[in-house]
Amino acid sequence: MEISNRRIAKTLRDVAAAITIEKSGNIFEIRAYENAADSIEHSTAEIHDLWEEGKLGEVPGLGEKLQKYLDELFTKGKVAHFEAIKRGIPTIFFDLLDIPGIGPKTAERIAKLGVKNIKDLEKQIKSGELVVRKGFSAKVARKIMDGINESTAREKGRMLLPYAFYQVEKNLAYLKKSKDVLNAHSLGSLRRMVATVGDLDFSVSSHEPKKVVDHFCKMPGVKRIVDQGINRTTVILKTGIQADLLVGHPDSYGALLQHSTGSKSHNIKLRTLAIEKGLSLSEYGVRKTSNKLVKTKTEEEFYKLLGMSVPPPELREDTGEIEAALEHKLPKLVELDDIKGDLHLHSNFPIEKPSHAPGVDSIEKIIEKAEELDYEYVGISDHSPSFNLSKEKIIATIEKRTKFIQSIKQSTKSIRVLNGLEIDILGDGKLSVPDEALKTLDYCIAGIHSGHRGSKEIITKRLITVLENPYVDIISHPTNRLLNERDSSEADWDQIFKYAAKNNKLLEINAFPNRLDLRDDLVKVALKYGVKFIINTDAHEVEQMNNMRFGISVARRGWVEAKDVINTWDWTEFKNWFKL
DNA sequence: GCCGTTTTCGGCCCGACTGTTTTCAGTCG
Repeated sequence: MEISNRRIAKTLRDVAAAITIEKSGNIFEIRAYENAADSIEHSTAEIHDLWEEGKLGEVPGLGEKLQKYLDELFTKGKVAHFEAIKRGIPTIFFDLLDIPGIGPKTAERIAKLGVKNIKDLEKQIKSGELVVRKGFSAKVARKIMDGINESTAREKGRMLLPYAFYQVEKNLAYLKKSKDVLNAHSLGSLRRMVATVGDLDFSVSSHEPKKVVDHFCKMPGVKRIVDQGINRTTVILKTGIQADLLVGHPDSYGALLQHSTGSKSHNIKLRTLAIEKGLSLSEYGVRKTSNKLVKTKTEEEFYKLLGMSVPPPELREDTGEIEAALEHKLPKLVELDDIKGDLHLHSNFPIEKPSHAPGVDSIEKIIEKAEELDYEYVGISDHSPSFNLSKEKIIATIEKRTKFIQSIKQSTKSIRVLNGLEIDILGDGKLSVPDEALKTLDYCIAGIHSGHRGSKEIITKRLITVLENPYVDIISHPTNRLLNERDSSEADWDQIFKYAAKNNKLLEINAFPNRLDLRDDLVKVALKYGVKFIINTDAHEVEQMNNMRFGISVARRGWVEAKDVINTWDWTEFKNWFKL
């Protein structure tokens, strides 16, 4: 039985809450459940997949016992130990925990008042019954009502990273309009470039924190102020998104940047490490045993006090970056400036019965955009004709296109133009285009566009079979996930990575906003096998070629260096790889 | 319940805001 990470985390949080009100366990046992829930919720890998592969032990916070419980959860659908703890507690208690502002204690109190469900609770607050007849504080009731409204808005899921970027740019521009704002940043998961973003986090450096907080609260688009302190505030935007602001003194701004960037697990590990060195870390700086606070203007100063290099934000997930930073052995991650070309681009070239939607812009316009981006090479990879077209027609269509691109190649001097196609991988792992046509291409991208929900064995077989085709150079968006819409296909990734590395096949890191696929966690695994990557935008209009930065961020989160990414290579090396 | 170049036992990150608590509990990031 397959269960989402979110669902598993909720299950563990419910247990933690149940232990809390029953006073049977100690605070640290409760915290262990919560830590495990955090860890699972923030994992980019599916916990169910890791369990299948026997890798549960790699998840921080999952010890011997919790691993055993999850094993029971996945095989039987429930855990006897959990059921025993939760026995006798009404369902409403667990539903209430999902409302922001309500924890175990408040939930217990409300449950004891005989409230049946959330709808009933809303009714009782609106009618005043909860406050007047049951002696509940009016302010708390108001807070709960706000929480209920926001928890329904939150159901929609997390924002895609690029969308969050545009939101945040507007907010930062607004913040910087104030003369009291010396500097402003967006931090949290956005700075770590996680594929989806929950809340928006801002930090400001200022001598006038109170004024900055007031300024932020008056920002257009703020629907409600959740709380407002001297140097921090939390608001809800009209879009339902929560935005947090922390204001720090310029002298300790480095500590604030570090603190708000997280991740939580990175910070906890760092603070535990600091304790061993007799130091205590916070957003204000580094406190020594003498109780003297050392303020840090920059993140470099902050990490230096711990004897570490500064881990790039994308790595701060407590997955080995702290150890590497202590040994000053951090990778030199790939950067946007390293990119010299884009090979997955869809034009409006007319193809008879294309298998999927074509692009909107001409090949000429794509080349123009590639020049503007200062690329050395650019590849056009339209969708192939539908497989139900006759073999002759498919060959004829592709030959016609090849001839057209040849003529463009000859008239274009400023940049190398490559002739490619993105071809569907059929159910049996064969391609929808015959070899006679494939050999006229400079390169071939193969991608699964149907039957994503096939079994692990079938998907693996399809991918391995297509990799055996000598004409195939690249697998596009390998897991086929669509963020907030469709989970990754299941496959034996270790087997696929091993094969790709051995046979010089490239795996694509697709930069399209709702794909970001190959996923960061699998990129890291593939890298260990020596797989080479290509980062492509899959643009269907030229403006989308600007999404390259989001593909870069996936690679960086996967610890990838420029040498591992083919389209950072200069033309000579690049051409040799593709045997052009 | 987790975790380990000083530990397999004895620790477990740090700080802020709200409410009605006159010194702190509950919740959150």
